[in-house]
Amino acid sequence: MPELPEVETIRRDLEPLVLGATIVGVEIYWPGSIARPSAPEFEDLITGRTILHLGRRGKYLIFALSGGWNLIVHLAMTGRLLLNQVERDKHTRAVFHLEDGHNLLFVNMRKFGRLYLVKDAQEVVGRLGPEPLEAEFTPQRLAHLLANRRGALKPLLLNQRFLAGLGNIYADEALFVAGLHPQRRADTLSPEEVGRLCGAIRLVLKEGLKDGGTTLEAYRRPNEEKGRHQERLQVFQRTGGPCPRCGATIERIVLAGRGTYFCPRCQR
DNA sequence: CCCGGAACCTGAAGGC
DNA sequence: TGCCTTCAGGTTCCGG
Repeated sequence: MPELPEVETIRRDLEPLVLGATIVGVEIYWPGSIARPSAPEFEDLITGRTILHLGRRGKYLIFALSGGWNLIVHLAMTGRLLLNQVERDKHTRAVFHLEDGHNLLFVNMRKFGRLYLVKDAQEVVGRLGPEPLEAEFTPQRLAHLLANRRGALKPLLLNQRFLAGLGNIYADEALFVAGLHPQRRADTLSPEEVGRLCGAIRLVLKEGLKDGGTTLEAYRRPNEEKGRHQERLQVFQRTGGPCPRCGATIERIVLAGRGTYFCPRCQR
């Protein structure tokens, strides 16, 4: 799914196009997409509201609406937000009609994505860890987060309460750039290694963002364009290929149920 | 609290 | 062709 760079790309694409637009109606084709309130209440409450701001926290998009409401969208693995002249297909779960005639489609093949309509956004995003691209995310902060964590690094990087925005792709890429083994016990990093990890996380997210995200399959920008970062991935889904740094063969293991790619020579 | 595994879904790809 | 298994970018819940 969209991880931080993909969600932020969507936010940047969408923001200038939907700011100030009023939602004049919504059609819900899969009510299970609505996390809260109930689908009928959702329809009722959102109709007539104007989009005042589009923000992001971790992998969540936050549409601030008039009247103090927030529409919060999580795309999960296969979610898309598409704008304009896009035909509804069998995976379209909801359509928002905007006053200017544009349609915003929520498309989600596997039905894991969710829409929330809440007054207080913190109800949904309040328990997330720090934003890795904000200035608050420093080696000191990361060292503090890692202290007393006895589990492996990789699953911890995927824990959104630990750090917001990393998913399977960028977690593996960050560990590769940092030269750290995904199974390395989190509380054993030296200060120098913590510094490398901090820099690596920020670097891979910025590079992904620069490329408009990574499209392996489902991810699309609001105009259906693909991302370009898949061409620059160093280890993710490159099993059997050469490590770009040392030439050793990239390996795949399963950690906490997730496919995990790394260079056995560079990552210790 | 911390951690790993199962569950939630649909579809594509590969083996037989 | 058809059936079966495996895998997929996420999150939450449950049990140890």
